[in-house]
Amino acid sequence: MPELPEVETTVRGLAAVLDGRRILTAEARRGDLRRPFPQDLRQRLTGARVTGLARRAKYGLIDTDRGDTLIFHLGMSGSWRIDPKDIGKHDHFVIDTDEGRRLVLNDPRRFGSLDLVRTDEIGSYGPFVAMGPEPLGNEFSGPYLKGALEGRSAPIKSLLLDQRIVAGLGNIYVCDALNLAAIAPGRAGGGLSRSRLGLLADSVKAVLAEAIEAGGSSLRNYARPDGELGYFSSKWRVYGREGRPCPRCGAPVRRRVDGGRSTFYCAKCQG
DNA sequence: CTTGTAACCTGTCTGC
DNA sequence: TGCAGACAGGTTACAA
Repeated sequence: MPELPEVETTVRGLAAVLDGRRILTAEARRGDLRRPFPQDLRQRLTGARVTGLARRAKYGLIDTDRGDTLIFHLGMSGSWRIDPKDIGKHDHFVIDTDEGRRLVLNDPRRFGSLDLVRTDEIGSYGPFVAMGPEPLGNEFSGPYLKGALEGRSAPIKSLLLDQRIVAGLGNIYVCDALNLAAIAPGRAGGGLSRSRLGLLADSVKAVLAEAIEAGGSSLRNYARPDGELGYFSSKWRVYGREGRPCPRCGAPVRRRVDGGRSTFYCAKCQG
């Protein structure tokens, strides 16, 4: 379930094993995921030392001492595993380190991606070009949202999912943030008041921070016992909780499908 | 430009 | 037990 908190937890887990290590081998077990892998992936990674890891929106970034950055996206079903017992058919990329640790990228649905770009050209990496601010950063705020949503008639839910407006939110945390802020998912973004948008920005930050905290505190080295990174049990407010009580008012949580995507909300306090 | 829909691909779960 | 159908966290191309 990779949204921003899951990617953050994954990156921290990878860092524990990879940061400062030399890559002995980097093997792609197929030629592509959503996009083709770089053809010189193995050559550019073999023997390189990892100098740092970071996250941008839902992308993980792995810098090397050769001036390259390996950029991964987990799509809908991707995950990294540490030292798995064996390699399965959905294990697409394998890194072995100089400490004898093995990292494996698994992605059954193959909606993920793996790219390698020059670190000093990271800003021109396609997906990053038009990307909006980080939701946990200072730039993302009520006033920012007011400006970004000016004149927009689309539902606030779909605007929050637009990575050009704010980068890193997905279906789960958008549903939860709208519930915490008591805003109806279908409200036109441009029609929300300054104070509502301030509350919304704070709510987005709160649900993300809480999920990252849950990911960090519930897992040793951010990995499950089987070595899978980034997947943890977080207590979602409304997502996946149809029929259960709304945490604000106790009314049953409802599910609605728009555009083939589930929206969970409380009809009473998000009316 | 904005908005909404379909498609990408595989696995899992539910109900008959 | 088998099988059809619904559903899944993201992104992007395309139509209107």
